[in-house]
Amino acid sequence: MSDNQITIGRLSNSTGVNIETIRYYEKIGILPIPHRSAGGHRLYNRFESDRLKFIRRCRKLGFSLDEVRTLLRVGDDQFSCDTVKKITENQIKSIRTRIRDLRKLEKRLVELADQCNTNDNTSCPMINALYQS
Amino acid sequence: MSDNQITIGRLSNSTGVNIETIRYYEKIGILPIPHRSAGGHRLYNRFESDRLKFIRRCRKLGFSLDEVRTLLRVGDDQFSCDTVKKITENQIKSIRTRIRDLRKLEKRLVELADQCNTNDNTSCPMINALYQS
DNA sequence: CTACAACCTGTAGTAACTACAGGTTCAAGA
DNA sequence: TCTTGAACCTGTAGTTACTACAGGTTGTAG
Repeated sequence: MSDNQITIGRLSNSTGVNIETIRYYEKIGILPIPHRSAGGHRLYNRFESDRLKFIRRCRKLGFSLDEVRTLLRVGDDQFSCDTVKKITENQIKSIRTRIRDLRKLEKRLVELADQCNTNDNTSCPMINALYQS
Repeated sequence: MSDNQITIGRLSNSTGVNIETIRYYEKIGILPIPHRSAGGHRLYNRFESDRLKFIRRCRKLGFSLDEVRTLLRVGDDQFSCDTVKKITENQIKSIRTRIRDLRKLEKRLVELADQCNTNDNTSCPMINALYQS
């Protein structure tokens, strides 16, 4: 209604974040408590919208909500830039580990799939391999 | 007590699977219901132990419990070898996608971390980048 | 026979949402 | 002004794959 105030539905549309997720973020205290209309509907302004987008970007980069919480405190100037760098470097490390692990998995699965010779025998060589390996 | 019957604790030790996890697998029907001692303690034999190890190997390869359930039905000769191959190939595909996504993340995070010049300014360039990107 | 380790059941918690049910408010058209 | 229905509200339960209790029972070694 008034300038720059949007409902949760519009916020959801403009950010691509589910309404339930927005309410969930508020509940766990990662999004600020918004103003309400006379009837009790949530009304958001630019600040909250930016924060929501920030959260989503972080989530897409693989940060946990707990890490996002810390990053937000940095944005609110409660922590130093150092903290951000540390969190990010940890994140990079864990991503590299995950990539390595996934590559190993891939290799093993390709090996296993190769043993599957697509016949309709009652015994499957891949299953047998898994039972023994 | 009798030959080859072991308690849940021993099964847990020999497989490295948590006692609670073993009971959980039974509850969701992925492990068969074991015999019980007179007093009601679970007693496992070789068959169940092998099945548990199989489940764990599959989990380590990134299969979901639902997929493991299907693989087990194959082991029990209810489905053909084809099914196994299909599940495995899907698994390989999804792993490759995950690897690609993680590589992108890694790249972006390294870029962001580079903007962090580790000074104690109140404004952090990485956070600013995240708020705008 | 007594300790006490190992087991039992059942419930609740974890992460990060999603999906209802059952009720209220808002806004546009008649 | 009234009505209708979309959009909103709260609160609870479900998802995946476990893990962690609490409070009680059984097994076994000394």
